[in-house]
Amino acid sequence: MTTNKQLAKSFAPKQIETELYQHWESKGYFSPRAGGTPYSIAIPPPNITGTLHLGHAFQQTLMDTLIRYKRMSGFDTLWQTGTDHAGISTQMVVTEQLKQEGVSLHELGREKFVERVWKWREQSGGDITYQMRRLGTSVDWQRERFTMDEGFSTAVIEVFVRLYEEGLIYRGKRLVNWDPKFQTALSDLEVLSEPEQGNLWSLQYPLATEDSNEYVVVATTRPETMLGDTAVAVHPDDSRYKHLVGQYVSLPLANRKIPVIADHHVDPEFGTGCLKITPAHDFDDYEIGLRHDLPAITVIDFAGNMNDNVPAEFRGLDRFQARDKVVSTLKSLDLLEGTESYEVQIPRGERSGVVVEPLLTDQWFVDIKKLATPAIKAVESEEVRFFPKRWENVFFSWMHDLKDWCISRQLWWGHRIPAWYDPDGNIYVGRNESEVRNKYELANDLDLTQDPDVLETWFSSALWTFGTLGWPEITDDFKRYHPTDVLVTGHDIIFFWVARMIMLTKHFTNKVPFSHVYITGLIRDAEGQKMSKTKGNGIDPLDLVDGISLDELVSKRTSNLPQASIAKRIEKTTRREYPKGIQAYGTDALRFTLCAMASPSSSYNFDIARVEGYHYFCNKLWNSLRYVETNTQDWNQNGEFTLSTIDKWIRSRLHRLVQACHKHLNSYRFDLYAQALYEFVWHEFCDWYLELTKPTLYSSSDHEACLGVQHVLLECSDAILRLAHPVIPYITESLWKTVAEKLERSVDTVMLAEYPKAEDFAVDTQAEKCIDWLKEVINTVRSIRGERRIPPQTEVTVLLKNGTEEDQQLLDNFKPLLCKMAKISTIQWGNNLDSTTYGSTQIVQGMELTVPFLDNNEITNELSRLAKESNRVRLELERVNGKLENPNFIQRAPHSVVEAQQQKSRELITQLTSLEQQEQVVRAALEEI
RNA sequence: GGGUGUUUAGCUCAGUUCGGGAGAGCGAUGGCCUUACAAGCCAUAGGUCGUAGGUUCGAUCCCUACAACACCCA
Repeated sequence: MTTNKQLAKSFAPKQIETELYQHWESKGYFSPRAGGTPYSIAIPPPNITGTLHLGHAFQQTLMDTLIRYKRMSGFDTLWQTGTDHAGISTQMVVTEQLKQEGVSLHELGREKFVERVWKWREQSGGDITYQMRRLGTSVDWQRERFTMDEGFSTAVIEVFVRLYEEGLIYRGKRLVNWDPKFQTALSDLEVLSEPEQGNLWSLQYPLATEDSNEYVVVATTRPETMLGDTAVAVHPDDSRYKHLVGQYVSLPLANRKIPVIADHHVDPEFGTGCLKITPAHDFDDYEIGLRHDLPAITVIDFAGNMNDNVPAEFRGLDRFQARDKVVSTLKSLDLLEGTESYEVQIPRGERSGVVVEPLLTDQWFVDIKKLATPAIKAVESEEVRFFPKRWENVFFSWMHDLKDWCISRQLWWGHRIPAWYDPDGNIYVGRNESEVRNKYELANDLDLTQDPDVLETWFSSALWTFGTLGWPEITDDFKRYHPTDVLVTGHDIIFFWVARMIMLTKHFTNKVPFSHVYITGLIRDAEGQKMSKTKGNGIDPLDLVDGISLDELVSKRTSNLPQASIAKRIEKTTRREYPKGIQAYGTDALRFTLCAMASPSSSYNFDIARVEGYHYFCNKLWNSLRYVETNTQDWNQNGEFTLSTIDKWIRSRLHRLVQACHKHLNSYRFDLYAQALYEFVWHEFCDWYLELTKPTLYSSSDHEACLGVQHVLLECSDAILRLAHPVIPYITESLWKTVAEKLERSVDTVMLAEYPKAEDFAVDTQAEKCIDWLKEVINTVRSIRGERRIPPQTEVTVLLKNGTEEDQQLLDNFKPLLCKMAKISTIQWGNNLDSTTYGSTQIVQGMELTVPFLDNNEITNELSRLAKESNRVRLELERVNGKLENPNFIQRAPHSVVEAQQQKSRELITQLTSLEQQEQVVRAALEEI
């Protein structure tokens, strides 16, 4: 005998969440469990310097929903978790910390610095995992990996060495995005271009021909780079300049002669149609330079200062000072033709915020084109499928226009490039120094120094799905869980991550990394703005879970801003948008919201009112279980029972719900899954079934019927909780315990209970028809009551005319329910009912349903209602008849459609006739008064 | 400049391989503390489905053009 723990009056998420999660984790429920078909997901590893934002919570909720669903469906599930070492961000954070302590990077030295980063990681790595635990993510913590871990690093080095041996990695001097603050190359992803206000200067370059006063005018937004110009280009078909091609101009300030060349890249419409070419400091110019074999003169150094290739007076100036000086000098020489204000796309380092400089440097590259073909094929053949499918196009468009991939970074934190140089600069690549010496048969006393650079973070994360499973060893885990089943991520990293994963995984394992890619949309704020730290409109998912006061929210959003000036604006909008701060809605409400948002759309505006709504939904669910709990106290598992029509009905509806859940989860329609649950729980189970059980449970003497209801109540509750568990794990777990106890379930947790199958619940179309009838009759009475403002406590009489035998049977069957649900005192049945009884009449299921007037005032109101109603019906009838009178429609439309319209027409005619009759009757009544 | 997506009720969004005249939640309004739930119950109102054409018996849905917004690439 168990003591009866009564459920609390309302749902209090905070109390249950932490406790339940700890229980699950300590019991090892998140780990794979040997049996069953493998199903695996590798989490996109969050960056260790960050905290999870709403987008992470979104993706993780969807992954968790899938994993929990599959786990309950008997799959052997592995959700691989871990974090990414995030080279540049981490180095930045730790460098900043050291700076606060007054220690410079170079004083400390590389080795000590790396030690320091590891130490920092140990301390701060917990933020993300804490957030994940609060969100209920059922990842296998025992297998948590970090991209810098020894095992994973082995995979990274292995991949580098093999690619090098295959000739797919090379070292070369190329133009790359250079961050002058961190002094490293950056990937395209780490560079953000935003329009900024700048100037477009027009410069005169005199022709170098003697005795000529002719000059060309070039337009530029970056005049300081003119010191590195090596040509002026015009369009080959541009008649204005044809005669100049092949001649030379004299480059002012630098006093060099540079050629005028013709290239199709030049847009004759832009500016004067003359383009200055600086191959060493512009990507387009670099390409042009290669085509025309131009020299590339670097004039800016790693720190962003002018170097020794420029005239003495410019040397050592920073880029922007040099710009001013170039402009003023040219002006004084009368070579500045004009200055106009101009909006320019300025590329800035994502982390540093400084303007990125294209620079020629020695870097390591992957010859990526050779890896692309199998990856493209994998998607074409649907070995990898995108959901929604349209994202394939984004993938293809990038894959068909690939540039070699710069993988080296001038940082200390990251996987160090396994390449060594001898004093002559020869390169030796191998897994470690001794392997290099053996492999290349180098003398033991030959001095070797390792390349100081590290690999970019995307290079290592591209190996995530197989590197975490023990590769390069072919482990049992690798064989069992790879390829993974689905990758859930945002569309912003299709190029940078998804595509590279497919390429490298395919190359090294001959398998794809995942069969499906589910691309989520982007969550924006309520106004449709992208959430970002600088806009101060981001939301910490835990603030929605635990709540936060307005003041705390403001201070959270306005601290650590790059520009203090925007703080005021952020404070203002925050105070307007969240006047009371954010309430504690609990994890389940947040998760349900995120799930319900996940339609195939590419962006969603976050509306906190939805979280509140789904929080109420959780409470509704909670209370429905309280009802079930209190009304099944005396339930006896072994008693004989009978099922009524309502019991059969809800089981039939449940059948359809189970079907829908499976369908939607398997097609990644999380929104429809959430909607189906919501609709069923609230509007079928609570609104109808629970209400319909009350007469039986409260006042029936039919013991077997009572037992039947109790049986179905428990059965439905059990099924609902299991169906909803993947999305709202906490509330379902705590409620399920009370149900499971009664049902004497052998498993300890709903997470490991079997996911319902549709065939567990019989479809009963007859019962569905009956309950539809019942609901319609009730709704009709309620509607009449509502319109006539009849107070809920007032019971009414109902007259039913023109019913069939079937209707009569249904009425006999459901009379008590009908009376209870619609507050009816008596129901009169028959076709010979007193026709002088005045009341409002509506047609329901072919019957005439009348609620007599309670007093004379109602009659006038009724007359106007009838007029309105018959007008509406008349209009609709006209529409339908218009269709039916069209011979083309009768001839060409499918029979079923024509029949449906004919049926509709008949119904409308009946309705209209009845309405007109009523109008007469009511009019007569009015005269009698 | 090229590409993709979006435009449906006051707000946030659905609208399901094939076209048969539109739904939900929130909000609003009116009435109710009815013994699971006022975080609730009952009812009501609201839309020229961005604009203009075309295909069709019939278009929110298919086609074309345009507009606004968003994102990606250059």
